[in-house]
Amino acid sequence: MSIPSARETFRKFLAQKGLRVTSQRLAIFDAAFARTEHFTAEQLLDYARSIDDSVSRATVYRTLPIMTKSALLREIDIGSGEKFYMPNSAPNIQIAQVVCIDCDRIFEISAPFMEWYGSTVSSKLGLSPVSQRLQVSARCNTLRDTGSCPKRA
Amino acid sequence: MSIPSARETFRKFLAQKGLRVTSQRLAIFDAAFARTEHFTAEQLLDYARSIDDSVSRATVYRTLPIMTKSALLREIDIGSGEKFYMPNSAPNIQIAQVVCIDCDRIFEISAPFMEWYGSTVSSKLGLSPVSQRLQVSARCNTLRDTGSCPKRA
DNA sequence: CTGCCTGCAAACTCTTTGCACGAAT
DNA sequence: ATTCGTGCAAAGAGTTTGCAGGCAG
Repeated sequence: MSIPSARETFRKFLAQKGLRVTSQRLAIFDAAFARTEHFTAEQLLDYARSIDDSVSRATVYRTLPIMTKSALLREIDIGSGEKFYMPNSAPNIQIAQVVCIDCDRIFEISAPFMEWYGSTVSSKLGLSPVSQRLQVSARCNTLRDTGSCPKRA
Repeated sequence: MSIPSARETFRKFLAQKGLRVTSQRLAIFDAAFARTEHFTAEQLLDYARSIDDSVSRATVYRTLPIMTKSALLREIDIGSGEKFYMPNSAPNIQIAQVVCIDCDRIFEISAPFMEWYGSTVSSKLGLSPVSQRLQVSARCNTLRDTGSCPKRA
């Protein structure tokens, strides 16, 4: 979960798939794993360039699917046009996303019941669940009551 | 729930909002409500043009938000770039989407517990849920076992 | 050396928007 | 008569891709 060992996971994943370990891929990886908040592809490009300024937008977009498929990154689509990403420290946990309409923040919260739900729903259709996500849009109670949002920066 | 009464709902909604009843809006409405499967904006344009060939893409895109806000249409975003729509026969029911990775179909299934889940998850963050969706990606059991998908056309 | 990876820029997809005309109220 | 709604085409945002050269294995 520390950066070195996750990076090692990434190297192994690349080797295993017959993919090459390049300085750009490593820079993108390091940039992503230095983040604690959600980020977009464009932001990741900025971060990665501050490590290795030869990184291009195309390579970021080509590397993102590699990282999401290896479960190193979690992809979050809140239907706003652009996708968000997040280092995946615990790949097996079921997580729900709560998007605050007031401050546009994305909160993630463990939702262990979701797995059962997905299985139940799928089996009624003769399907086996691969992944599931619960996405909630919500408003800030504090903002409603006091007129200001404590979560807002 | 038959087409005439839903259409009446649409007329009333337009009148109520001070929006004009135009032949294009009615054509788009009729086209949408003649469908039993999910459709995209582009498909809706085709359908609507077969009723009134003066309908433009722009008007479809301008009418869709009107219909989704009036709860006549349900919008479904499975993160595939384009959004899907569906006539909303029972606006108050909580529905989960199950997307089959094998045949790309979208199944919808009643998920009455979802509302409680959304509330539970939100309240932990001091938020009030506005809407929630549960989306499951799944694979077809029959395809896995027999090599062909019965749901596929 | 081989061929996967790269940056660049153009292309692509879906959706939104500015404009002047036309139709609903 | 107003003014909202329309079609057209261009613009926009985010992402993908073709190409020629570069670097990992």
